[in-house]
Amino acid sequence: MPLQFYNTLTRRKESFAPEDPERVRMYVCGPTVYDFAHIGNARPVVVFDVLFRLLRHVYGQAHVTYVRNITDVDDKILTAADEQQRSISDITESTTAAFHEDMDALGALRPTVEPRATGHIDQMIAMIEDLVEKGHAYVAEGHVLFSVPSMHDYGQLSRRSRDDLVAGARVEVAPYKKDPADFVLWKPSAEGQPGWDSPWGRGRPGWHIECSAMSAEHLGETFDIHGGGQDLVFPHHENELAQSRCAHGTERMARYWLHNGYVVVNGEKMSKSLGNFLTVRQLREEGYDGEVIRLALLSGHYRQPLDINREKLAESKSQLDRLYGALRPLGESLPEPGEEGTPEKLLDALADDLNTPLALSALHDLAHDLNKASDTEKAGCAEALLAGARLLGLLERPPEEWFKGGEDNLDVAEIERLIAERLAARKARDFATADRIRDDLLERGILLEDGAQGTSWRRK
RNA sequence: GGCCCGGUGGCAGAGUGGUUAUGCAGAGGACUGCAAAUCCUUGCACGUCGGUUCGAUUCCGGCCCGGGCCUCCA
Repeated sequence: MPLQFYNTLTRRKESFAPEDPERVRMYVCGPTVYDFAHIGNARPVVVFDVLFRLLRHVYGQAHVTYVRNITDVDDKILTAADEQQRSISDITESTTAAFHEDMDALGALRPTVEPRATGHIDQMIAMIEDLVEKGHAYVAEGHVLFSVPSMHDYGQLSRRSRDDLVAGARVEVAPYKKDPADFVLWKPSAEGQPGWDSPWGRGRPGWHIECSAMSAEHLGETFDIHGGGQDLVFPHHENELAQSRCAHGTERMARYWLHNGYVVVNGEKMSKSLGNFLTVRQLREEGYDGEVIRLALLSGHYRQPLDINREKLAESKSQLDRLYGALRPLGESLPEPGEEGTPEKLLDALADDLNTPLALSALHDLAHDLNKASDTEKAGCAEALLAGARLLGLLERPPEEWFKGGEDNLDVAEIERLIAERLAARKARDFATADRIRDDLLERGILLEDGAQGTSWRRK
């Protein structure tokens, strides 16, 4: 089954072929750990999680290496530490833990390798030395800068020439730059700032070099897929690519560059600086299940802008109710989906540039089939539904848990006692009492459903 | 100024040179003591003006509108 993805480098959809099908390699830019992840940050995590699952399905679990870094050295972390009067390690460690919790809640698999910037300072220094030796970087006032004019085809990815950059009004030219487009590889650290000894004095790395160093360390000089949010195309990925190619003397850094679109709020990009963001943590605390957030994030195509709001989350919740509802009648006898059972329609949708909305519609079709299926057909239908959902990272818990899980002031024994009471009333044809019990429960968030096998309940 | 995305029914959101997306919401029906869930039926679309074509929501061009990037960003 051929995979094809839209490649930012060529601005075309291209069929995907890994350099080595035994070892498919993907790098995705991870979080800078200074604050909770907002849903804009969560989008690439979920999108590339689906890609990871798809690649593992196609090439085999053992043949895909997914690297996603943790940026734990950055000036924003310094600022946060100052503001909150906390140590840097305290901030990076607690933020990393919170990130893991939140992304686990979204059903994202952990990457194969999750390298930290602070663990790769030596590799960064070595790479910078290499760039200086090769004439692609120079030292000035304790800084090391990448020389943009030293690279003839700089700007390939973002389609921006060095001249465009220099013409741009927002380029701030530090006095030590030889060329306005040059960017920092290493900068000096003041007393009290984190720093590492280097040939250029005590300092810390610039923003882009860490990804170049970590991807080379864990994936090699060239690899298959490099992913991230659209806002990383320039300058981050452009500069990463420049560093890596110049240091290694390669034609390509990654062969396929994939970028997800923004999460927007009322049509505007969600961002820290605009202050219009919702954190995953916040939504979870409001009672939105991580799976609901995940489905919402997959409800649009990954390259399109996606508006996430409470209406969309409510709709995602009802979609999940429907999907889990189709599985519910199978009770304990849910089949264990195998790799072969993955429905073709869903696989085709994902294979075509990760068309998750189309894949979700396939899921709904399967749920519909399951709802209509005879008892003998049910197992097969359920298996297909579960196998498809697994590829999207959905429907991974027992349906009863989906419907009955959650916290509130009613315990299960109490609910079941009231249901028994109502059953007795119904048997006595005392429908007034029966309906009163049902209404009372509904007011407390418990919805009763009378089926052929008796009454079942769920939390709304 | 340069570069780049979008505009689909009440809402969300795929897709296609001719024919059902899908989900939510709406209408009617089946089932039910009544509901809920489910099933059946059903209405409602492609910003605008041109061009190409037997035929354009789809391809091309202009225009209008919205958004993004141009060294904080996922």
